[in-house]
Amino acid sequence: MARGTLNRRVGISDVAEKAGVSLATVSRVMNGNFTVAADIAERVRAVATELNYQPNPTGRNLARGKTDTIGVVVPDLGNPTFQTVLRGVSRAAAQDGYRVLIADSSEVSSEESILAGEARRRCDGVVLCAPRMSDAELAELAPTLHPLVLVNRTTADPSPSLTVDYGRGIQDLAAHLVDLGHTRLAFSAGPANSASNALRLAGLETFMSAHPGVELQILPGGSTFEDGHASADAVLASGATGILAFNDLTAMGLLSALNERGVNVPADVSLTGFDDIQFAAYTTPPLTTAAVPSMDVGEQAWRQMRALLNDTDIPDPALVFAPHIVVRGSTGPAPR
Amino acid sequence: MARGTLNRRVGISDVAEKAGVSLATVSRVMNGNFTVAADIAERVRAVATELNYQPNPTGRNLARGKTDTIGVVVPDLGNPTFQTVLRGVSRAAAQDGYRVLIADSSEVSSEESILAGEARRRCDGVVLCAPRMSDAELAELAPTLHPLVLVNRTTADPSPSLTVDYGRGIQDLAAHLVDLGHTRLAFSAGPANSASNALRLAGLETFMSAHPGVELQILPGGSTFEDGHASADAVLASGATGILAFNDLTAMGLLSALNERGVNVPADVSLTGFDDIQFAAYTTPPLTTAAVPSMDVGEQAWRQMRALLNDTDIPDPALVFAPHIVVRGSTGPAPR
DNA sequence: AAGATCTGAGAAAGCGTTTTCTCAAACCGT
DNA sequence: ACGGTTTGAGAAAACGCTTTCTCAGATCTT
Repeated sequence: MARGTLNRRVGISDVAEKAGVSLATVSRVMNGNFTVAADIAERVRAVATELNYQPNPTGRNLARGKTDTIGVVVPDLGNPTFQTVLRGVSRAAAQDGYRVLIADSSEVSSEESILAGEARRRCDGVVLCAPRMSDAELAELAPTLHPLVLVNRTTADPSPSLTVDYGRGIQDLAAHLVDLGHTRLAFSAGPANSASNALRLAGLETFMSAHPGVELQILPGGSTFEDGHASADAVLASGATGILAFNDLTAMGLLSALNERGVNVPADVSLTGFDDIQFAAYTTPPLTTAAVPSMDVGEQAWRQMRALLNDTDIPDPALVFAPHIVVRGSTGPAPR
Repeated sequence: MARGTLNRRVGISDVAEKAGVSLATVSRVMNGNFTVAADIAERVRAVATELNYQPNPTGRNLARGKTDTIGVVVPDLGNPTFQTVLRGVSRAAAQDGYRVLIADSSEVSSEESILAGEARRRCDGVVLCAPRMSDAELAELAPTLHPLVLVNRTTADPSPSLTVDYGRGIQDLAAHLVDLGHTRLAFSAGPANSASNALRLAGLETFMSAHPGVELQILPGGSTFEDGHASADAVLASGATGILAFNDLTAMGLLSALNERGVNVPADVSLTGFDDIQFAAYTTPPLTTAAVPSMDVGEQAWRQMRALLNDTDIPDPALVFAPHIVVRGSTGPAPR
């Protein structure tokens, strides 16, 4: 009884009836259409608030052919970088009355396409962060996802993209180490299929050709704290004194492993991270890293998406963000 | 031209027409309704894949009166704890084919009600994390949000809730410090309007009445890294040797400020955090803290929500998670 | 003051599905 | 072979809005 009585949400027709107008008029009033006489509009509004009428979004969505929602697909909600991007997108989108549907592919890249497609169908557009997806798959997927904004990826598809110049960043970090006198460097690499890792490797390659006196070893690594921790022995075995970690997470893992082994950072070896996640400033020693403005990336991703949705001109369809290095305590002069 | 030609997505009627059947039959096939003859079903399926037909979710949502989406409202997407809860919810929900819409109230608690209501309208249910909302507001809001699952809050509303026994956790931490010989404790408190802070305070109160010989000062604090950092002077001025920080973030901020001041942790003062966020294990010294299984909280929140949605029995409508303390290097014997 | 132009609001046609009705054809028992 | 069940699929009615179409009445024209 209680159930049947309370329920059945108040709909537009209830308002129309009670206000003595047609559905169309209620709709017009609710949508701020000014072709309704002021007094009628007022009456409708009064009834609407009295009945606490809230338009059913699903109905609206269907009628308007849009959902005021965008999908954000991330490889891992546990990754601080994507968390920050997501946060940036979410806040910026919220400013414009849009909501965000998240799709966490759990690093299972085979899921990414499916998730992205599903998100696209449910939403007005998709912001895609798919660092592990192959170029081929991305090329095939992208055209089916419009409106689409790519984060840290580019492809032949004309969708706007936001990218970080990882190559530049890693070079700056390497230069910083070399400036400190390090001549034996090691890069604890990221996952093999990571697009941003490829960018770093390319950057290092150009760096090395410009610095013949410097030696660089590429060591297998990963992207997580644990990967960094596990790479400690290989890093030490390399004999390098300047260590470039794939990102802050691996740098932190490595740092902790080095601490455990009694290796002093930065006295014995210097260590750099990448991303400048929130916690990088609070390790001991604090991490020298290349700061990626992930929040901005997220925010701009929304800007681009908004332009796409309104089909306004996209000022710059390929925004690239330059990381800037922040020097903290984890790097110091090379030991003699 | 190109535009007009490509677009207009393939709908159920295209499939119906091409397969020579009615819309209803296509719908039945797509939904696995077995009242369709095998050969027809096969033909429909073939046409569907040929045309790459994917049902429009908005249409389905309207017809079915559900969206297969739940909303998660969090106070701040930048907060590691909520990130983890969100992740837990998202993954668990994804397993069951549900998606997650996020609503970040940006710590503006006046927005929370509105966001939550909006999320509820767009989704089939809401998981609400609203640590700062007043009890009164929550009591008023909760009944309008069903199906609702509350995280770290309870109210008269019969919605299931997942709570963490912060009172127990802080007592365990305090006991740990006392066991180490600390008799002068300080609690760097959380935000005044934080529900979980109140729980901690209550826990401390019962702890104190059971430990007459121990002295405890309550210091104003906050919930962020910066708050912790800023509280350093007050903490030192208190003369306490055992410091209970509101959470890991403030503990980390405090730790870093203590380092800056040359105060040795744990030789000079012992410090505890709360939550056991991912990074707590990697500070120097690593943080002694009370581990909150946030991922589980998220996962169980989904379980409860699922039960609500299927209106299955809710085994236990008020799950309380006991934090377990993990002792690391930030706590040690009281200095003599 | 008669025709032309505006205005404002109702009627009705979508939006893309699902699901209830309906009903012909196939099947059953006797 | 004939009424009584099943079965299977189409027609049509939701679902809750927005928006186009329409058209009566009010407002201008000259």
